[in-house]
Amino acid sequence: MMDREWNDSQPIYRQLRDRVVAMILDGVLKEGDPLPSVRNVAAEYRVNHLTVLKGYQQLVDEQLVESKRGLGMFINAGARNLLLQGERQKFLAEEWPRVRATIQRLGLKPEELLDGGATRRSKQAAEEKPKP
Amino acid sequence: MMDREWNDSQPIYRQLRDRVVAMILDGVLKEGDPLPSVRNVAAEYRVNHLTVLKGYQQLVDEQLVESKRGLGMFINAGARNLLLQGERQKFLAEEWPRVRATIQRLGLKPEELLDGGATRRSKQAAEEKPKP
DNA sequence: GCTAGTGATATAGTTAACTATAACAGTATA
DNA sequence: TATACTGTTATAGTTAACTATATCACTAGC
Repeated sequence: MMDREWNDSQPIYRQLRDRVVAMILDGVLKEGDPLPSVRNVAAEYRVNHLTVLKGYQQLVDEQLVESKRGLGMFINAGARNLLLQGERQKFLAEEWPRVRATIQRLGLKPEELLDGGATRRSKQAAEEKPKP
Repeated sequence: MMDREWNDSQPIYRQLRDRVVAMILDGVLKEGDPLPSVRNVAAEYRVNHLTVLKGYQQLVDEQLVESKRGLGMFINAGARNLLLQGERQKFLAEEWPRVRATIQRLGLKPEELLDGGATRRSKQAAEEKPKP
């Protein structure tokens, strides 16, 4: 229904892939479950079905999902554990270092961000002393 | 020298913009300083100079940088404070919620993320219980 | 067999990102 | 003036992402 679904910082098909990954990790989609049909998703988010298919094919390539023509696409056995390993490694190696650097650069306190609510207002002044 | 400089998750010109922003925040580039010339950067990273220019133009549009034809591009007064405000807001509103959700989803512990190097090996078992 | 639901493939067009190459325009300095 | 730096504009081509439309292929249920 909403169309502010998409982030301009990443292609839609990858965001679709990430959305399904999140659902698997959150236990919303369990092993053996069918994932929302290509055509349904395409209609719901008003996106071309080829774009959805492309996102889903990524999951097939990652062995997370199996496609059964005429039936649908289904979560593979072991998908969640596979993800917990792979995504952790990817996150720690590729994303977190960058994010962590940004946090330090902005003078934000990691502890504040990690504990409690993410919405807490940072009342820090915007005046900081440069590094050297 | 290295050509593994670029992340496929974001266009080069935006990564170039972010790189300069980081240098300003880190105090490597101070107000009044010239930033590395379009052509130099293009040559060093083996990228088209138009791509570099596009990244730099973003900074001009953000009032962070001023262009002087024949001389170079220079960091504006107040650039750093402007950034500390704007980038904090952007980060907290757009990036952090997504990252935070990922962290929880992967069952990563704040201590793991904060201590020492981000490269520490996560020895957690890949077995977790789903949400519901 | 028919219908309605699945995924898959084919064709073609638009746009944004990036590229190569060339030329233009301003400034500093020898 | 000549040279060597700056940024800027113009032209044109490639690729990836996304789109629209249509068609094929398979499965389940009536």
